[in-house]
Amino acid sequence: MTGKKAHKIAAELEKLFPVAKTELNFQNIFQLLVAVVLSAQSTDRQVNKVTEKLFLFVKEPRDLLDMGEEELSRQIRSLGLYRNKARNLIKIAEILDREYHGQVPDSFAELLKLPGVGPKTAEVIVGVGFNKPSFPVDTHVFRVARRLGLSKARTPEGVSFDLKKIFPPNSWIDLHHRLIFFGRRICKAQKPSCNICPFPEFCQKEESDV
DNA sequence: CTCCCGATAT
DNA sequence: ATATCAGGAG
Repeated sequence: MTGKKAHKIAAELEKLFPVAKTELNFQNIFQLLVAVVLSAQSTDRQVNKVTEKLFLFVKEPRDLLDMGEEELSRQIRSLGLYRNKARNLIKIAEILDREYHGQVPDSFAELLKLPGVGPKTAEVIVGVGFNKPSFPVDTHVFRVARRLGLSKARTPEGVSFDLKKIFPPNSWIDLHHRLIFFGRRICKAQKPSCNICPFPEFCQKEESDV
């Protein structure tokens, strides 16, 4: 029961971005969790630059505890918000080590309890890490979904709810990645490339960018 | 709502 | 100089 508009958006995005996967580098789900926490208000490229070195030593929660908050804080300083991120990641490592046998939980509710893990990060772990239906809404998805008139919700959670109603669950995570690519390369926050946009007829930019 | 915060683009 | 970047907590 996918609508005509939704179908066109999904089809065009698939043509534009055939490969729908995260650009964050990681070797296991714990590293994915670390990378996503680090990615707040930073770019994937900056995060990968940091984790290239960090993940040589950090493969599981214990490794982060061995490293300590101060050294972690130094290694991630270039990302910004580094004090909060370091403190939260150490707490996460303690909780996972003590209460989850060092494993990352696969449920949205359990993930949400972790410090520094909100709705967007929890959805990414569930969807990308555990391959379960989820529709994370970050700054790009939020902006693009509203500009395309797919949602008028005022919060990322509201936009996620609307997108889940519009698209079938088996398409959510790929669409999530493609909407991010579309937001980064074409429907940018500043100076969007409207000349190459496949969806001019759907654009709600003036109405949505309040 | 403000704060956290460095790197990059405009 | 200002806006933005795979947000979340108080």
